[in-house]
Amino acid sequence: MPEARTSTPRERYRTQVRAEIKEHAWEQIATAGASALSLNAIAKRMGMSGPALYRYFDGRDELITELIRDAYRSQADAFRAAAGSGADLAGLAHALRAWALEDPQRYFLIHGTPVPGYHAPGDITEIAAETMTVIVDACAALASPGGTAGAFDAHLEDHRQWAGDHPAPSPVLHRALSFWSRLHGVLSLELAGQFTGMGFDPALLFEAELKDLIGP
Amino acid sequence: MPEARTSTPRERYRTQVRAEIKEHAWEQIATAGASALSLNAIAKRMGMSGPALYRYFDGRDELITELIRDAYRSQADAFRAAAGSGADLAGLAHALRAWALEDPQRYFLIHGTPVPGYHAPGDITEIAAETMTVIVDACAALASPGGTAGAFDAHLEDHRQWAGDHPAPSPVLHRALSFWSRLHGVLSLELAGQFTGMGFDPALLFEAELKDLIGP
DNA sequence: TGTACATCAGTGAACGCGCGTTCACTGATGTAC
DNA sequence: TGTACATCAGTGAACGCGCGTTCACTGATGTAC
Repeated sequence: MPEARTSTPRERYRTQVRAEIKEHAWEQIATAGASALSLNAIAKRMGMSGPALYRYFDGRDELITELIRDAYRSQADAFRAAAGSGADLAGLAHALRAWALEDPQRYFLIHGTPVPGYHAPGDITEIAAETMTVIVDACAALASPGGTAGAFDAHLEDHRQWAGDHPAPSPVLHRALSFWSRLHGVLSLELAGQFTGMGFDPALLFEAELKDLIGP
Repeated sequence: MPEARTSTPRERYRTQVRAEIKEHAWEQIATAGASALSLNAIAKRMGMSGPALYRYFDGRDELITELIRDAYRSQADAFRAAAGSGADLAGLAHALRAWALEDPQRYFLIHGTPVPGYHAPGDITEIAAETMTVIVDACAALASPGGTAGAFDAHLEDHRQWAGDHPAPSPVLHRALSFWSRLHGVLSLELAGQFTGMGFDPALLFEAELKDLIGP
């Protein structure tokens, strides 16, 4: 008898079913949006009765929170993986776009229309902050932006705690915020299909934004 | 007896009640998001029974579509008003931000997470296109961007129908798309409260993005 | 001006639906001796 | 290895709820003569 078994068969089964529930949840979100997510519908698709899911999640809210957590984790992993294999800012940007296109509704779940009144648990905020740190690091590795330091750079000098007291000078933090907000702008419009009727290739606009952002 | 009365008392009453219904709908959207919009809840708040609303709207879907239409119209009006009083690109940007801050959920209703499967009626798309034209016009009035014309400009040369065959050269169209996507990026993040925990002033980031966008 | 009729706003009851969630239960799986 | 017990996954019935929507109706407002 092994003394400290890390996982009993029952535990393994539990985590597997939990994962299966989440998968069906993502499917449902992709199909009808997050607001239409329903425990009963998931159960039905899995061939189970509704109440069975309560063995695995406290309720709908816990499931959604868990999905949000997973989405943030997945994004952070994508960034870390890119950065870990030596990607520069452009590499991070492409990793982000690839990750977003993988599942647009997952992107919107964490970066889209906020549900008024919802506040993410603290650990989720931490994961998001980690992601930001990867970006700041990549910005710091870049040649520091030339040009005149504007009013916002001075303002950021006094508001740098969000970057986890990163030692980078404030123009670097500025660039990180710009990076994120610009890519989010072009990406979220693409994912929302706002360019669909316009005819041009969104990938090229993304590339143009990226090029302009990284600079001369 | 006036021959062609443009509006009978009953018609006036009808349009007034319709407007009142919409107002309550916006309130509800601001409070709980668009997906939680409910005819019965609106009726209750107005002191009416649920079915009464069917005198004014065919159903929930028609009401939502109408709200979307109104949102687009309101945005177009804000842009036109700014352009009409001689605003340049920066003026348009500030008009956009002011309009968005007026009612963040209204902004998200038309620029936020799309509902999979929903397609706006044609007249709505037209209003959106009008808005884009105002932006392109303002971009055309600006000194044409220096620098090298990138791959995207060349691509746009072949995909300019979305701008209503605007005579502006493709770098101008490019700038219009950039304008919209950059401002949407920074604005949507601000409205979603993503900067709230970060401490800095989103208005200054918006200003910095705008300055960088309009150029040297 | 007064009466007869048509229009239309709004009601209340009712429909079926799907939701989240609880509860007492059955039956299978795993554990202890 | 076999038996007794505990654990736990899953079921089915039931709860109350709010939803969109329909329908036949009442009563007020406006119109025609």
